[in-house]
Amino acid sequence: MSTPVSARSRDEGLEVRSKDSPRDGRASRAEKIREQRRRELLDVALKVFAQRGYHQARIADIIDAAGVARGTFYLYFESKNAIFHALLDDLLARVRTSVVGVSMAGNAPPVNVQIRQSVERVLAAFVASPDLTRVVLREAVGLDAEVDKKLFDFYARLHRWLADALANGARLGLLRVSNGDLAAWAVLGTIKQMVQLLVDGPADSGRKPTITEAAEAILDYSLLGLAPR
Amino acid sequence: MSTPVSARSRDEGLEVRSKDSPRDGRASRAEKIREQRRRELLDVALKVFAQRGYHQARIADIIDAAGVARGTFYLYFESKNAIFHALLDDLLARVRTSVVGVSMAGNAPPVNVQIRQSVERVLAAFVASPDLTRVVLREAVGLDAEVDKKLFDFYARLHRWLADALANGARLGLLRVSNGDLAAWAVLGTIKQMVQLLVDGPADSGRKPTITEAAEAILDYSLLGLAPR
Amino acid sequence: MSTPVSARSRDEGLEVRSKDSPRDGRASRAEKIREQRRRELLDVALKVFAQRGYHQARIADIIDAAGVARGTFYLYFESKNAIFHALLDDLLARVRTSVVGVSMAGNAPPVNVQIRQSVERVLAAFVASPDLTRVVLREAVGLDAEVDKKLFDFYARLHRWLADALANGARLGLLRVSNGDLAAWAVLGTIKQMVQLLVDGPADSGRKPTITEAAEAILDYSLLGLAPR
Amino acid sequence: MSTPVSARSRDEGLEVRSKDSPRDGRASRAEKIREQRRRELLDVALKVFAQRGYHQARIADIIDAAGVARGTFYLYFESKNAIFHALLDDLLARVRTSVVGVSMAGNAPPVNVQIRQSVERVLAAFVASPDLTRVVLREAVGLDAEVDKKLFDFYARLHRWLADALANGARLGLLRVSNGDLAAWAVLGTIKQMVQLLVDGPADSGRKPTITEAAEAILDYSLLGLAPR
DNA sequence: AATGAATGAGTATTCATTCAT
DNA sequence: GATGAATGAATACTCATTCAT
Repeated sequence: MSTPVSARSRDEGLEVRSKDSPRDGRASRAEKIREQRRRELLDVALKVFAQRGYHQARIADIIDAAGVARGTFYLYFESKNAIFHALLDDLLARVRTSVVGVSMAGNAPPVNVQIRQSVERVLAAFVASPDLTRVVLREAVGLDAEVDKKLFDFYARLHRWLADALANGARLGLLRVSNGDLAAWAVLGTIKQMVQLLVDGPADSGRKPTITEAAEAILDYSLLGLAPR
Repeated sequence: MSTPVSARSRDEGLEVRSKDSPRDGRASRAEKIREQRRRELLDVALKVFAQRGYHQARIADIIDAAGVARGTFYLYFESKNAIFHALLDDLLARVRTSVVGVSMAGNAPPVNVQIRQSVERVLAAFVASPDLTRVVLREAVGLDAEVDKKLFDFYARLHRWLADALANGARLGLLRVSNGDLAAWAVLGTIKQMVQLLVDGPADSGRKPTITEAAEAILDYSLLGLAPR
Repeated sequence: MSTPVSARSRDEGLEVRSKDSPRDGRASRAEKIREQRRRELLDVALKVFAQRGYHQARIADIIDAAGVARGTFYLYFESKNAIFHALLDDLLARVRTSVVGVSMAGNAPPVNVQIRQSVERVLAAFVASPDLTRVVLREAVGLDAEVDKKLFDFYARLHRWLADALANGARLGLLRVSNGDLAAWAVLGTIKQMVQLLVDGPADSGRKPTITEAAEAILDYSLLGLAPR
Repeated sequence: MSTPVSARSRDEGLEVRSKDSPRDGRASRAEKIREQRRRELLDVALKVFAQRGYHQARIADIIDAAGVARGTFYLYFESKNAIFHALLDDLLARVRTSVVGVSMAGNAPPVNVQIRQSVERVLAAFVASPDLTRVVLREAVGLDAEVDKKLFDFYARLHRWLADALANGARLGLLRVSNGDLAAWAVLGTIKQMVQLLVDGPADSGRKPTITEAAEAILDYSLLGLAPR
């Protein structure tokens, strides 16, 4: 009555509450069921996208796997594209949430520990859903303009975060002053590569690193460099 | 490849010289023309892929822009997929060629200079065709299994090269001994990010670096790290 | 029809009074509410059909505009087609009612006056609901076999009425004897055109005639013809 | 090369002749074949539309009946709608051509004869393709805005022609001066009804009139009226 | 070699109708 | 009676590829 709405209305903005539908138990349960279905569809779609790729994936694959009727899919998502966007948003939001600044509070852990935790948190946010990460990394680039913009903004945000962290570190004398922007891109490149390693495994048949190892490698490489000290 | 042949035969291996076509002037000219057309189609296809993306690109776009008939396209390339592969192969081959080892010969430049030149050569190989690099970077991932394998092998090769270089450096006492494999991936991630920066520009509206700056950043970051020395 | 029943039962013929629903106030009120809703739906559907055309009109348009749930619609009408039929029946019934014969009673107005009134009544019956007339005229033809038959019968009836009137007129010496059937069709064509003019306005940007003018034109043209007398 | 073009290009305007394709026999024959196919498709589509109605007709019906592949249909017509438009245009053009003014030349037939011929020509233009006329009459109204406009303009044109003819007749003293516009609409209504009679037959099981009878009835009714003279 | 007309497999989306609550 | 989530049949259109000329 109030919440379950066609996928179409997702952009309609204000939801008007109908006069005789208080948020009673029935509505609330319906809402819960709706959310479950939505999740189920997202999960199934992720599997399908992971297996066949976005372009090869057919709506039929998704609804067959989910065991719902064709129309039901469109009750929850506007289009094939929309469900991909939902998946993408899920991942990006999760990663964004995992990105936090360094606290200078007295009771905060030492800076270097905070940094390590921060990096681990970001990696973990990706690795928590390896399939999703793989799909987003493989299928999202160049899919459509909107997806491009989301990724662009997402990376720009990460870059900003890194550049700020570098600038702060330099101010505190913890880091060498370098071309901060380029260095931030370099760090980002390292992180992206480690994420790929974590979800895909290495190209050669080597061992897939753990999150801790990957974070360690990032910090070791970024901070100390490869030259002997 | 001498006599103009259908695209079908590209995998036929040995080219048998037809008995009544001596490598005379006529045949040679035909061959030249054929090669020109092929290039023309590749160039045009690159533009189309760059503009519309692989999936949005239609054969009609390519032949219209090239001014040839539909059937002619298939005389030169087996399929839409095949012309993409040709483009991909072009880029990968060019980059592969640019990757050379460090020479220990007495008359060779100092090692650090050689390394810098090597990195610059690789970046230059990508940047020489920014459109092609962009297309391959954006469209190739997840396109089909064969493309995936090519990229996988390509990156594995680069990784191997870097890992070997790192191992050599360590042996010579020029580099810290670290987890060589992971470190090589880290360097590769940095390089990939710099290539993207070079062909796409930075996410924020900053300045696009030059090849020299990018190479400088890679080496500075990789060798010295961000921590003060 | 007393107790509110599903749309399904509209053809069930005899309505059996359920044993425990005496025609008490409650039932009667329910009936009234039901009738109101039905009208509301008809009115809304008319607007929707007028605006978007039958084929473009979606049930969603109707229930949204009416503010009822999907299922409710089907409580009142069997199908989208059925509500159109109801609308069509409304108009045809109203027009049929407006068609009356000429009275020969002594106290009746003169025949020519009666005829004029008759024509005006028919025109008025259409013009009373210009939207409905427009919808029926535009959408009904070729919609389905049943609609076709209704229109066919309706026009056949009008034609019969006109043919009889012509025959009577001829018998009374009031009219020239002509090919009565064809002449009746001719009159009918004139009337239909005037109805269209009355609800749609003329093709050129001329003035829309009044009912009186239209009736006048029909009679003048039909009776006197265009040749000088 | 020059003429056979995708349906898409029908509005591209100027056809540029490719440098090495003189209008030789091959091109000319291809053009002829193309025209034949187009006609075949039009004929088949007409049958399908006549049998099932526009909305019930599926592209599959047309291509099955025509024995061509799906894609071939779209080589000749942009869409289902487009082929209907082509059919509509055919009929309207034919009828428009049949409408000619009255000649005042000395050697011209008497005016009344010319008028009768004119009316007969119009009727004949419709009746020459009863199926097409039926389809256009039944399916075109309210189909889409463009169709509406075409019909609107078509009837406006016919009305103008009639109104002019009436005005001329009045000036020459051949006709009563009346409300010319309304009278022209009345005549048009009569003609439309007769056309319907000619292609559909009368509602009652009477005899379908011949063109001559229909034209006779129109003139008799329009000129002399039904009142005794 | 070149052409371009013909082919037909492939699929996302709509919306009238149903029925469990 | 009322609701609205679920259903699934139905179909126009695209475009890579083929092949007769």
